[in-house]
Amino acid sequence: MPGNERATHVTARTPTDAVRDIPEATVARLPVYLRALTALADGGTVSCSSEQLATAAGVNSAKLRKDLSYLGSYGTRGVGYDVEYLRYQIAREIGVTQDWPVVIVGIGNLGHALANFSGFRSRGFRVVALLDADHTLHEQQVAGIVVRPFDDLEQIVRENDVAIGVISVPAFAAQDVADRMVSAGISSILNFAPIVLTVPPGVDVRKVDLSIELQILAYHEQRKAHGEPV
Amino acid sequence: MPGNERATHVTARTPTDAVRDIPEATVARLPVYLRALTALADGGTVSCSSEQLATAAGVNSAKLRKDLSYLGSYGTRGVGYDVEYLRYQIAREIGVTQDWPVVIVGIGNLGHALANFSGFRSRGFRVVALLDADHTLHEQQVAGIVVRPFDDLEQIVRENDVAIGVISVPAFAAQDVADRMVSAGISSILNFAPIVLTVPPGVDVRKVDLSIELQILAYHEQRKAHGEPV
DNA sequence: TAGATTGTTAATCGATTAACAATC
DNA sequence: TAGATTGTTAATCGATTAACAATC
Repeated sequence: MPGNERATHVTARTPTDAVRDIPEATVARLPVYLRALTALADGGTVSCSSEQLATAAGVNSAKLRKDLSYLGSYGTRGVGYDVEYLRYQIAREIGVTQDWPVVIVGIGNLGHALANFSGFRSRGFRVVALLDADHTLHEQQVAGIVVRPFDDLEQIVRENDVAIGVISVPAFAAQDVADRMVSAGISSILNFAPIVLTVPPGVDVRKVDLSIELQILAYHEQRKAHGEPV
Repeated sequence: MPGNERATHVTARTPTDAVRDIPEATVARLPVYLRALTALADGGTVSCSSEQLATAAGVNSAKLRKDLSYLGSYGTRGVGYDVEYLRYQIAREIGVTQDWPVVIVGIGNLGHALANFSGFRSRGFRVVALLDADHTLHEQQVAGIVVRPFDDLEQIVRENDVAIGVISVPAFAAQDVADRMVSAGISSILNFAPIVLTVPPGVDVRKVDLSIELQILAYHEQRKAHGEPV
């Protein structure tokens, strides 16, 4: 973002900490590779070259090999990569081989869509609760899950060991929700509200902002109309 | 985020083309500045320093001033920026002072949420049509707009001069929708389907991918659990 | 062995940041 | 004039890419 210019990750490490440091740009592409490998595996492909995988992921092969080199040497020179083996190694590196309980706060149109989103479950993310401050929504079922009061947040985080929260409330309410999430123990937030959230160090925020994406497209579209198109 | 590692913009320019070239990372932040300026203006602030604006936008002031310098000199040394004037200059640069007709294809849960999204209208984006291949949805109204058959795409694009399309169909249908959009004359696509789209040169695609955002958060969350948190 | 393809190096490119001269 | 703050420079940092030695 760019793209990622999206989130700040200030994570100090002790000198003895042996965890490899993977560049942020690479981290953002690993899920893309994972998806491409899953598609290849589903299509019956057992082995692939960096060129094949790069094409499927929409990047060039030099970048792909450089990215994979941060994880280790999981390929075979002259041969390529075992699809299933590489898929597992990337999944393990990202952390999606484990279960990630998630809460969604704000069950409006977007919250509905998120709750019904099938990509959650298939990637190790499990929606443990849907919360909304509007009591007229409580007891209603969305995607098979009962909507509960926002005030249940702390209890739910504690009981389910929730680390990731999704914010889909209106902009004016988002900072309050973030504050409550952080004090409840959540340390990763996916924010759909069009506002800059302030969080303490150690808490990661990523934002998804429809309006910004459209404006970036508009900027380039405007240029096409004036300058010479490609 | 990153960045904005998200979209590729291959736009060749002739040497005589006087259009300033703004770095992609800067383009991605202009909408954030625009929003911050609108918030300041709404709060009654008439003038602000780069430090103030940077804080509101969640960046540091050096970056902000560098970004603004690509647009021109719209501040006053020793004084700061006129909020309304700078707001207008950025809006003009992005292109949101003009009207952008948009079509949304795929009126499921997400399409519903997008159609109802208030940030569209307020930023110069006007939803001219909601399309879906499922005929049981046709004639239904969503956000006050009647859902029409996907086959009406070409006619709608032609009649409304649509340049921007939003794809919120399932992954398996997304490439077909993109192909139809491109051949109908759309040259900017915002894609919510979890798939890598292939488009001809000159067409911009930006993707919004919930599953990838969550996986990036999971990666960092996993690290916090092992290494030393900040 | 010959052909293929990885993993790594080094060059290039673009983005960020601090510092400060320009100037209100 | 003195203080404040922009716009720009230059250094640094991180990401991308091409090329190729390593090696299957």
